[in-house]
Amino acid sequence: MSKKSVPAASDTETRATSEHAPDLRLWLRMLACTNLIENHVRSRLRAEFDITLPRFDLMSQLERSPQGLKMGELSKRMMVTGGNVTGITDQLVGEGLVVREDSPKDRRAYLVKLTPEGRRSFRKMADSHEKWILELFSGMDEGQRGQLYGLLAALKTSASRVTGKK
Amino acid sequence: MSKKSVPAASDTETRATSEHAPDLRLWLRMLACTNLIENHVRSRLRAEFDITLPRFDLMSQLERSPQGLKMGELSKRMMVTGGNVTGITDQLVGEGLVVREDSPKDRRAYLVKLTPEGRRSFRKMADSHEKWILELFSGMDEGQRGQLYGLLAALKTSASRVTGKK
DNA sequence: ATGAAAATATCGACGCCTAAAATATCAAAA
DNA sequence: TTTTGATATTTTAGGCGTCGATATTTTCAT
Repeated sequence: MSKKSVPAASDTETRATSEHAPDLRLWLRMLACTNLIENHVRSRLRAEFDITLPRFDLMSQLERSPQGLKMGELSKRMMVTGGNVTGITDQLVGEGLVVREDSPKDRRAYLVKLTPEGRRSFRKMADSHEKWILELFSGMDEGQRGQLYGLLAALKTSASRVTGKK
Repeated sequence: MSKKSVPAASDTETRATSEHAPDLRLWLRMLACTNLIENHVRSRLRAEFDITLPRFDLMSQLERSPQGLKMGELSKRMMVTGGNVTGITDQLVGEGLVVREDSPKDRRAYLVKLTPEGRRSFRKMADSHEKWILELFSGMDEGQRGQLYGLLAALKTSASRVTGKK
């Protein structure tokens, strides 16, 4: 059993690398997957519809809430800051895809809604978008995808306990 | 059994929402998890070490490659564009945490390396960083984490086939 | 050797994103 | 009421990120 001959990590120079905790590797892998997919989607949205991912994302939130959403709601759902939502909304308003309506209940707030053109435009893009996602996940079988879905629920719960955010 | 009174989705106005393909939901959940964790790490890095996530990330790549990395290598590993790496590197050079050395093999290229101070600084941050990740994943048991790790490998393979990127 | 094509990095313009401060409104207590 | 504190949004300053263009160097087929 010849052990003992391992480098022995000289006092000063210190061992090399890849002694990462498994959790760290797990996180880095997850991040890599997400970036891979996100970058792909971003570039296809740009190439085929000349739109940015954040704008698409905002429209997507609105499509699910036809009654309109307040800026703060959008901010929460998109997981970005309020100031950021202001900018993205400005752009979409300029393109006629979205409107800011005064909230009847609260004069501080707006209700942001898709315009008819915004709705039309979004539906066309959403079809393609969904196909791209399908394609990206198509190398996993049904069972794997189901498992992954469940594990991510567990991760969300675990992380939320730490971050405080629901 | 009074059914029948459900909205019945009039011809034009069109049904509501949540008729998303399971894969789309899976992707959105994954994205939510990643954003949750990434935002948390970003804000702790800022609060406790006054550094940005991209700078930390770049330093982390260099720490694993003591021989130095070319700008293009950094770009690939960080999954961002070359122009972006130029900017982040400039900042780190300005802070004395990193140096650009001329590549002996190729006069177009640099070898970016951590300075001794950069190395010191990174090690301190990396310890905390790893603890944060551990904590965020701590609500999952060993088996779950292992499963997730495996499934992400499958996803990476699946997505890579589409994106072309290795 | 030469000239075309590919690789390496930077730059400029623009949009996303954050944190912190400013503005305006609301709600509730003094 | 008027103050106080919380909520909703915008603004500002600065860093990150993309794309496309440029300059330099290398590579490789002629």
